[in-house]
Amino acid sequence: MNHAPRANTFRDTWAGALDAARAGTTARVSGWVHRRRDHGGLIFIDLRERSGIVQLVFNPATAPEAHAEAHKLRSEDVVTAAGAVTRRAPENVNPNLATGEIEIAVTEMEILADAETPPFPIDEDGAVDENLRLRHRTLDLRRRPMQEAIALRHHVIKVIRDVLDDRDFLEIETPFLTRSTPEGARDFLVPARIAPGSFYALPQSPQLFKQLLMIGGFERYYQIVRCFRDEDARADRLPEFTQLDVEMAFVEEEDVLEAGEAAIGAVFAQAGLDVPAPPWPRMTHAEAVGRFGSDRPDTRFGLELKDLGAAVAGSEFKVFSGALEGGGVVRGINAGARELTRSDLDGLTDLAKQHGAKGLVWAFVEDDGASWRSPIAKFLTPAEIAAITQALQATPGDVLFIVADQAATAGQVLGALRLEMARRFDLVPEGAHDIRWVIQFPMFTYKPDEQRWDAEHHPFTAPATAAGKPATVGDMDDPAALLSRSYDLVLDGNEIGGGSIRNHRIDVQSRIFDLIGISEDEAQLRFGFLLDALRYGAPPHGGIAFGIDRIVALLAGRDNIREVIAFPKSTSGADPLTGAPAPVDDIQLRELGLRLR
RNA sequence: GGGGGCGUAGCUCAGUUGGUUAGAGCGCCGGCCUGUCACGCCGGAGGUCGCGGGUUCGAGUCCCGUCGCUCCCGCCA
Repeated sequence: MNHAPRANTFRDTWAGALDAARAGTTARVSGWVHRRRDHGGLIFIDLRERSGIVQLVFNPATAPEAHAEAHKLRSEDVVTAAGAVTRRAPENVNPNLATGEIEIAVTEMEILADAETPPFPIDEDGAVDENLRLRHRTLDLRRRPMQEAIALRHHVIKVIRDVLDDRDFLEIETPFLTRSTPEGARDFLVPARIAPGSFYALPQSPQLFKQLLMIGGFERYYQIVRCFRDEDARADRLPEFTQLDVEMAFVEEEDVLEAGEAAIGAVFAQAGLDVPAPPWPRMTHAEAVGRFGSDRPDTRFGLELKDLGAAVAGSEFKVFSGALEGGGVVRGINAGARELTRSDLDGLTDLAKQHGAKGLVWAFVEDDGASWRSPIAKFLTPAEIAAITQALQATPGDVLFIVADQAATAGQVLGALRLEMARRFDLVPEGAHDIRWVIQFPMFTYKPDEQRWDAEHHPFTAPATAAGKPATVGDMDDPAALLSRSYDLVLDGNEIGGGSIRNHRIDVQSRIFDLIGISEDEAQLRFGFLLDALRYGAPPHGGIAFGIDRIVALLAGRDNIREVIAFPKSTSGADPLTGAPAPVDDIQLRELGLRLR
């Protein structure tokens, strides 16, 4: 970025852009007092603004008035100062400062605003209670990590816009006050004054609108857009977040993936992230879940899941036999030779239970390579132990974890255990990154509680046959067997984007509603505007959305997305800065037709 | 909705088996200091130990409740 200096009353240069080339000229700089060093005679002030820091020198012998004024300066006072840009003597050069070869010998200085003593240090990057930071976000934003994160965020978005603009995408806005769409999350609702008892919904994503834009003939759309979901927060999830939303007409999977790779690949290249250039590898959902126990696998280390069904077939051990007879699986991982205490193992068992397991089998392979130290060793035959040991390619000292359960639970538990072991034992090589697509998700998942099928992605996703080919209505009789024409982008085990080819044929779309238990009348009521549009000639289309907050956080090396959002909510969904959410006046409630408490 | 962690000076933290007046570093205030850049030296102020209750001769420390923050499960792509 080129910050061209622009002359104005308060500043004729960016302080951090000053260099030896300016020596001998005069400059006016304005900013905040970063640090002061008062020597009684000379006073040094580190002046800070967005571009960086420059040292001001106040000399009582040459500029007594300015020097006297400088005595009053304290941290975070706002000042403007003018003086000669002076090359420092060699012994006074500060190599830690970009402007360390020069300083400004101030002859004229004005305090533009006093500052109270900040509640936490602005000149250090150290940890500060996050709630305090959020309450004083203006001060927190002045600190270097936030300045860098917010600037990075800008550059990421600019790269995306440049790439998509080059490819003839148009950025088009879609409504925030809209109708609830079935993304699956809880909607934020906005009461409608014009229709008491009715509500707008804030969009969980612009999904239907971008499809309408395709049908409306725009063919290539994108938007950097805020989305809203009224669900509990996480480190990588807040009730409002920003995504890059993309949709394309007359395309198939390859075209969308290629466009996504172009945009996000350019971001990675610009940020210097060490990942291979596109095209990026692909892995089917079935393989990801089978090998890594996750639909967003971290493939940077081993500990892959193995099926042990054959090894324990016919076992007398009820935990195993019971799972297999109940249609479940017995699967395990070899965690390698690790030191684990009994309390470590209890903790890992708790972790397994937290993810839905009834229990966790652990076993250490003894020195003979053929027997185990394990609570369940006595329930297994030597042949079964040998078979499991062999299936997991285990050698003496290795610790094995085995889960017997329904396939989904066993996978999830072992997947979580795998990540926990990687975290505890630093199994991810330093600096290693992995980027890949996960494709062909199941089209539907069964919801046992509601005894019905539901869309895995969302109901506008196009179905595919078990072979991965586009499905027609005739292929759609067995929901369990259907895959979808969907794809997620996964970076180091984090889902950073996802999308699908949509249904442009109304017969397929109607059949999906039918399969997930939405009646024709209900479909017409809720998404009639989409169904109507599909009747007037919809092009084949598909798209994708990327999580901007997550991408920026990963690139910035931050462990939660609040660190890359200027004004984030806390995990409770509250905003410590403004105090939102907050009660409103009775008058406002009455205008909205809402009942008073 | 559930589970874990945290809450002591403005900030970051220490505080032993419950025991005298709750400490440190940084910051802040005052003094001295003309080449520092995490300036230095001397002195000083600063505490509802998140809040409420309980046990006890005595609670920062133990118990119960509650609030806030945070991580995770549920939920959510």
